[in-house]
Amino acid sequence: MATRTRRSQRRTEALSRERIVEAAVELLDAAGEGGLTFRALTERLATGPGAIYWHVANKSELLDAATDAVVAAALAIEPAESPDSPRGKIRAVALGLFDAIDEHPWLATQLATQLSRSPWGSVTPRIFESIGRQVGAVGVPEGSQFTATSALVHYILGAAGQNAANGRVLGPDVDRGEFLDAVSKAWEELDPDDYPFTRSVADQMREHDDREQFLAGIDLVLAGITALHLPNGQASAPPAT
Amino acid sequence: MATRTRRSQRRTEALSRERIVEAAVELLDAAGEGGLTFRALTERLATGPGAIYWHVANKSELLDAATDAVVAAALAIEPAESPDSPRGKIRAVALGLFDAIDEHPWLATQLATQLSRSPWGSVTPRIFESIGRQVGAVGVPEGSQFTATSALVHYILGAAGQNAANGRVLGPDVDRGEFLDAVSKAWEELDPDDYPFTRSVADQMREHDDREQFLAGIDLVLAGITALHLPNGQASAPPAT
DNA sequence: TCCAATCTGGTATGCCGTTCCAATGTTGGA
DNA sequence: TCCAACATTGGAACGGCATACCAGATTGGA
Repeated sequence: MATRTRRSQRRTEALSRERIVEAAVELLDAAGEGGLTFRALTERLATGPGAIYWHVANKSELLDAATDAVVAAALAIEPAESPDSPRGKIRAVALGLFDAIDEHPWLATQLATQLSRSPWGSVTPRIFESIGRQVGAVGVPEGSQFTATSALVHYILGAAGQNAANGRVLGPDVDRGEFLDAVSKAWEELDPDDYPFTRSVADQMREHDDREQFLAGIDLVLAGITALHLPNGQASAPPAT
Repeated sequence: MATRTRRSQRRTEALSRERIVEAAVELLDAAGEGGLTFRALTERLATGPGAIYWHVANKSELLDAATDAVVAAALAIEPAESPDSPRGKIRAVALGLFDAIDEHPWLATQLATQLSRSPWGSVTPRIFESIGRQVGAVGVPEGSQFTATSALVHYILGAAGQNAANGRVLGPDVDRGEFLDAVSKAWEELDPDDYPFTRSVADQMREHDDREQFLAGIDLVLAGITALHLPNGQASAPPAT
C-alpha cells in the first residue's frame, strides 16, 4: 500500500472540502443527526481531525455545507415530465424538496434551524427563488408575492419536516403500514371527551398517502392564493392529483 | 444554613419532576437550546445529577416534557376577546402557538423533531385537536378534515418555526429593524440573473410584520379550504387583518 | 424501633467538538 | 539540483457534556 507516486496523486485521494461534505452527508444519511461526528469522519476519511479542520471551520459550517449541497441537488433535478404551467412547476419544486427531505431526514431539522438562523445564507434564497418565480408567473400581483411565497415555503417545510422522519426515525425496517396502524390505534384510544376530533380522523390518518397528502396541501395553499390574491379565479384550475 | 428539620420539610423544597421541568424551561429560555445541561440544572436546583435522573429518564425526555408543558400552557390560554366564529378560533389557536414559539424560541426546533419522532406523543394530538375541531365547525366535510387540518398544522409549525428564532438567535439585543434591514440588503445584492425574484421582494421582506404575515398565511390556507372543500363559498368571509 | 422503599448527590466513565503542534508532502526560486 | 517557505496532515490532549453507578440519607409503615 501507499504506492507513493511522484505527480499530484496522493496515497488515497486528495482530501478536499468537497470530499468531506460528501462523507458528512453519507454519515448523516446512515445514522441520522447524531451520526455525524468528527471521530466517525476521521475514520471514514482515514485521516485526523486536524486535516478536516483545515478545510472546514467547525461542525456547524459542515452541517450548513451538507444542507446546502443536498438542497442544491434537489432543486436542480428536472422532473421527468416537465410541467409547463406555473402551478405545475410549483408542485414539482415542492415535491423535489419533499423527496429530498424524505431521503435525507436530517434535512428537516437542519432546514428549520438554518432558515431561521441565517436567512441570508444560500439555502433560503435558493428555495425562495424557485417558488417565488412561479408565484409571479401565476399572476399574483407584486405586492402580494412575498406573502404568497412565504406561505408556500412555510407549508412545504412544515409538512415535509413532519412527514420526513415518520418512516425513518423508527428504524428503516419498520413497515409503514404497521407504523400508521400503530399511530391510528393510539389515536383511537384517546379520551373521547378531550379528543373527539383526533379520534374521528384516526382512520383517515391510517389510510393516507404522504405524498398525496402533501400535494393536497400545496393545492390548498394555491387555491387560497388564487382566491385572495388574483382578481378573479382565472388561473389554470388546480390539477387533479 | 441547612437547618435540617424533622418533618416532611426539606432544606430548600422537595425535588419533583414538575420543579425540574420548570427549571429546564427557564434555562432554555435564558440561554437557548445549548443552555440546558445537567450541570446547569444541578446547580440551579442545588442537587446532583442522580437526583434529577430519578425523576427523569434522560435529557430527551426532559426536553419532551418541557415542550409539552409550554405547548399545553399556550393552548390553554383563552384569547381576551374570544372569537365566536370557527375561523376566528383557528386564528386564535395559531396565534397562541406563534406567540409561544416567539417567547420560547427553542420550541421551534423541538416541535419539529418531536412531531416527527413520535406523532403519538401528547403534543401532536393536542395541537391537532385544537385546530381540527374548528375545521369541522367551519363546515368541512368529514372526508376532507384530515387533509385540511394537516395543512393548517403544517403551515403553522413551518411558519412559526422560521419566524420564531429570527429575532432571538442573533442575540436579544439586536434590533429587529436592523436585522430585517441587513437581510433585505443581502438579498438586494444577490446576482440579478440567478435571483430576480428574491431581489424584487427584498423591500417587502424589510417592511413585513411577522405576526401579520403569519396571519395572512393562515387566511390563505383557510381560503383554500373554503374554495376546495366547501360546496360553495358560504362560510363567513375571511376577516380583514 | 426497625426496615424496606424511596430519594439524594457525589464520583467516575466515555464520547464529543475543538485546539495544538510536530511531522510530512509540495512548490517555486536560486 | 537543492533548499527554504508554505500547505497540508494526523496524532495527542483538553475541557465539557450526558449518563451510570452507588453509598448514604430520608421516609412511611409495621
